Amino acid sequence: MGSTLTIKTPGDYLLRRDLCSYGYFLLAPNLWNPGDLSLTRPLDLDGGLAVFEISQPTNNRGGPIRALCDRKLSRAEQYEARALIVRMLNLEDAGVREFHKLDQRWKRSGRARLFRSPTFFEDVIKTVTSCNVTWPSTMNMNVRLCEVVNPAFPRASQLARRKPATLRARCSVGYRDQRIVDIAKLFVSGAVDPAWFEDPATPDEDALATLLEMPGVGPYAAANIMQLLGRYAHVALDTESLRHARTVLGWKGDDAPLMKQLKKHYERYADHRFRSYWFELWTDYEARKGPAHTWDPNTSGRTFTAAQLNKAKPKVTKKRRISSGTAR
DNA sequence: GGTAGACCTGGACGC
DNA sequence: GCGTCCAGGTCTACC
Repeated sequence: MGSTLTIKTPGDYLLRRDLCSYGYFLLAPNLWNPGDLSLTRPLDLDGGLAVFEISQPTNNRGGPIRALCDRKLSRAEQYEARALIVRMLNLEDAGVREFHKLDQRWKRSGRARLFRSPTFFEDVIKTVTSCNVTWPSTMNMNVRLCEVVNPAFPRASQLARRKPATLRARCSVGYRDQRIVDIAKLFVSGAVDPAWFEDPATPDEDALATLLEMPGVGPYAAANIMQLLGRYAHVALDTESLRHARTVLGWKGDDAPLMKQLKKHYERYADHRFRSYWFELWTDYEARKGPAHTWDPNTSGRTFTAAQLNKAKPKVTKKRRISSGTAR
């Protein structure tokens, strides 16, 4: 019989809303089960692989999280697993109230928290696999990294000793092969220190500048990793942002001026601008595909391609002029 | 500082 | 079923 962890949540926390808030919940080794509103997720603990089923049995805001494990955990492993799950679910997000004060559009729904990975390293690699590629390919890369290297997601030490050609051939990561290995080596050598990035005392600008020095990390990827660190003052602008500007905000013009306009547009949300931007996109996705907690990772969760999204544009009304994008 | 082209994969589309 | 086109962000070379 396995161990069961019970994790207290903040009074506003709602698993089906707050876990299904960012596309990474659809990426391996996460497996969202829309039927019973639970997440199956293997974790790489000190004592070995452990598979968890994470749910919120009360299905109400503020209800405790239950994490059923497929094996008995030592006390140290329980502590370790708890910390990883808290990070994934963003349970320690201290900015929710401030965000709702700044952007009251999301106060009623309670949207504020963004799902992320149990480790900073996984967030970085997932971001690299999402660059210059369509969403289904990102999904495939993550599935294969887990199949080939580690079912609970590759550790930095594992990727650092892989040959780039192996990752390319077996994980379909393409030209990202060398970059992924190089990033992993930076983590292993200590040149990249996750604790430094996670430390709130580290200035945003320092964190951003250091991210931009990583191979394969440009302006979009760096801004995205920043939000995964809980630093929401930068908007990760990409082609989805342009589509959002044109189809939802109703703007016109060439790419470059639209990008500048977007950047300026979200300045009003100050330290929470990514959240405001993202929930506009996410609301649009849900208008197209239904609530995110109903998405199946094998069917509807794979359909976030530009071609698909351009097919069925939601009506732009004066009242509700928000959103579009890929499921990142 | 700005721009063009290469880098890969897989979905969409035309035949 | 096959071939071709295209989307996607980063990096490098060049002006």
